[in-house]
Amino acid sequence: MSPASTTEPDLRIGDVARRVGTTARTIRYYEEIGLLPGGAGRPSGQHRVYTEADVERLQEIMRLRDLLGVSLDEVGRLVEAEEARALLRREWHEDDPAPERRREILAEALGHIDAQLALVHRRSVELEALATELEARRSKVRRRMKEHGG
Amino acid sequence: MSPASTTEPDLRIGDVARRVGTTARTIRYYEEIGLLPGGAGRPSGQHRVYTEADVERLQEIMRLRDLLGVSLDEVGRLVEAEEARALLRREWHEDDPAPERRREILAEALGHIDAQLALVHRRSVELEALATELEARRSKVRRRMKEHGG
DNA sequence: TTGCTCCTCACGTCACGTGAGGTGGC
DNA sequence: TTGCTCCTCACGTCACGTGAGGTGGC
Repeated sequence: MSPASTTEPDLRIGDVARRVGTTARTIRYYEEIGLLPGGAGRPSGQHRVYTEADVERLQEIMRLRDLLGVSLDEVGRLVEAEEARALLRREWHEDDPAPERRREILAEALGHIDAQLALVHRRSVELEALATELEARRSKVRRRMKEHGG
Repeated sequence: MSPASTTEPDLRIGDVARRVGTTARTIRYYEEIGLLPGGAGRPSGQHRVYTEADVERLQEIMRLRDLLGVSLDEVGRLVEAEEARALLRREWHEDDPAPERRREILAEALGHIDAQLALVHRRSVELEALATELEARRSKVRRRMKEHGG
């Protein structure tokens, strides 16, 4: 609620891990394989520092990993596509591109989003089917409990 | 549609793998860790044979693995709980258990089902949230495409 | 100064992938 | 008899877990 202060406090790896529900080891591993920035300028042995933006990126990575069930390599491609879209938005606003280029940008963005949505919808349908089955079984058991004086 | 013939044709590991969308290696691995029966009576080097029941069990294993995102150890516990329920159903019908025992059986079954449903519902909510976000982004892009003569 | 968290190897584990080399059924 | 699928090691890989031993900031 307070206005953003001029300097954000830096976070340490343990803080980040606790906040997103993972381990320091996982964060270091994601840095190692290039999923997280990793601060190229950090001397070996020095402590890692993170910002709120890093926390959000990590949360997005973990969400895609858990919900879509894809490899970290694929997750990397998905978040890179996200950042490509962000870059394109900037190009859109700052460079005032030609109409043809505008259509290109939009078509590419739409392609990325549709591909992700296809993944999400397929899983969603499967999950709902499983939920329906389980609920039917539960109803059956409950009916029996009433019959037999639960 | 034809009546079940007296002898079902046995399936080989490649047939099973193709039908459920996995590999022979995975099936052998599941046998190794005890997720699939494995035919204790099979001499080493002999071909493995499977039935339709095995195909269904494997499909259920893969469904739980993919949709719930749990370890194979946990998947094993879930399918064992399923089989325990099947056994209890038999006890129910054949042994005509005492009312107290009946309540025990039902309470245990309900616990297992509720635990699975909790997992399924949490994932379902998260997936829906992701779907909603993606759909909002898609709408935004589509609106722009119309504005700029897509 | 004392804990606590952080650091870097480095080996272990889970869930398979991937050949190497060989045997058995349409 | 010729392919094709199957078999058993066994090493490789991905995504981390888990100490071992040491250094740095409230």
